[in-house]
Amino acid sequence: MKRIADSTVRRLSIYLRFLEEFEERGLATVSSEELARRGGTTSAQVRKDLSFFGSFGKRGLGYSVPELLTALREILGLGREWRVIIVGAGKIGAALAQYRGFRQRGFQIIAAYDTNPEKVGRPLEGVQVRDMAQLETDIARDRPDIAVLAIPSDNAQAVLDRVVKAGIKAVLNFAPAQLHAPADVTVKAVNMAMELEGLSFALTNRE
Amino acid sequence: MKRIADSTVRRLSIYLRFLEEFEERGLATVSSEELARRGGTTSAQVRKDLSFFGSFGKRGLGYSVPELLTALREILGLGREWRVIIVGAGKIGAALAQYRGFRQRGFQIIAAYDTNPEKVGRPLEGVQVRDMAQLETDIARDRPDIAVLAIPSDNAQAVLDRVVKAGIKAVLNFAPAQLHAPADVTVKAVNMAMELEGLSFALTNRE
DNA sequence: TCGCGCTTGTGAATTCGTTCACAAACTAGC
DNA sequence: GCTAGTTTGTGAACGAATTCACAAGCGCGA
Repeated sequence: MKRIADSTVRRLSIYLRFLEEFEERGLATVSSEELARRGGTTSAQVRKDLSFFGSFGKRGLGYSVPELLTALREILGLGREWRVIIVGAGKIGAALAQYRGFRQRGFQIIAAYDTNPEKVGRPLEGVQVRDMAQLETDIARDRPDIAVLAIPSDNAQAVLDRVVKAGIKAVLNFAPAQLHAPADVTVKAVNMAMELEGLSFALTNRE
Repeated sequence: MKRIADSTVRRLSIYLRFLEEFEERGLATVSSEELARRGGTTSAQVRKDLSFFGSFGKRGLGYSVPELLTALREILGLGREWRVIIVGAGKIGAALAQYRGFRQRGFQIIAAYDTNPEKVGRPLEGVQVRDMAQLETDIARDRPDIAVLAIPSDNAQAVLDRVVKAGIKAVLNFAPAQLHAPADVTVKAVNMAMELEGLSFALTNRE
């Protein structure tokens, strides 16, 4: 398959969100123009994005909302449940554990991990907190698909190495550190500090 | 000034982090090659990124760590304190309020806001929670530079409109919604759901 | 002081992503 | 069935970002 740009996938996520909204409102069809307006892009961009995966629309009419919804869910791999573990049961880990958006889209949190003995054993927002020492054996047994790292930067790389070695192929990193992984492992980062610095830059360098 | 790409600014943030680390370790100089290796990019990219802002290196030698640190902080506008308000005192707002990275880099959280009367008045991680109804008058008085939105998607656009109208020019949005603002307002988004869907896509479409 | 090894800074070339523009395909009305 | 009015799908043009490649500058040792 032709390599798909990251920016394209991100936009597909955005379109998906609008389509869910349109479906709720009972709309039958939607045009690329409409999707573009809501998503802050152009109609040509919307059509090009979708064209990488097939022809989903009808000329003169637009896209069927339920059909495009199904297609996008299929493309994004949301037709199944993904098993997620959260590593780090601090404030960020807790905020993630209770986040409803996870479950809604098929991301099932199966466990959280921490080194702190006070936290281990207790539930965190309905999720069982386990000892970090069990990480490898648990991964071998439970076969989670995705690991979310909500730990301090210092040991983020070390923990990434551990989950990768245990067989995890997808990681979402909340630590403000640049992590390195083998090519067959996808690592996405959510870096608040970086976004804030981007705002600082924008505020400073306005013409 | 020539328009600087967003990707460039993000990389500057990454370089800054490494330089801080290098300074701690007492290293005097660093080469573009070294920065590139750690940052997962190429040396040419590093040099080009920096060249937009001036010549900071010495040929044959590399970059002076303290000099480049100062230059990057200057470029990113981190030479001053930025005043930040957090809108939404839920789990995410709380996680943000206690996040040390903010303070460390000169982002000072001056207040949090919520509509829930149970939360208003109480401190949240050392930050005062105020009534959302005061938002406009407080902004006029306290003149915060940045608003962080940690609220549900449904009213994210409405709250954005309010802070923009009150004079805020930089917003960090944690709600999984596509927000629209005037051109002179910079909105950055941290969208967990989108990142997860990116992982789902990567796991699904591996060749 | 000269030459060698190293590293920057930057035009040029290239790659990648977005926008343009239009033929093709569809609906609806007559 | 024909025409007018839409909207898709997609090559081609464009623009932006990355990579290449090399001259210029610096330090060091002879």
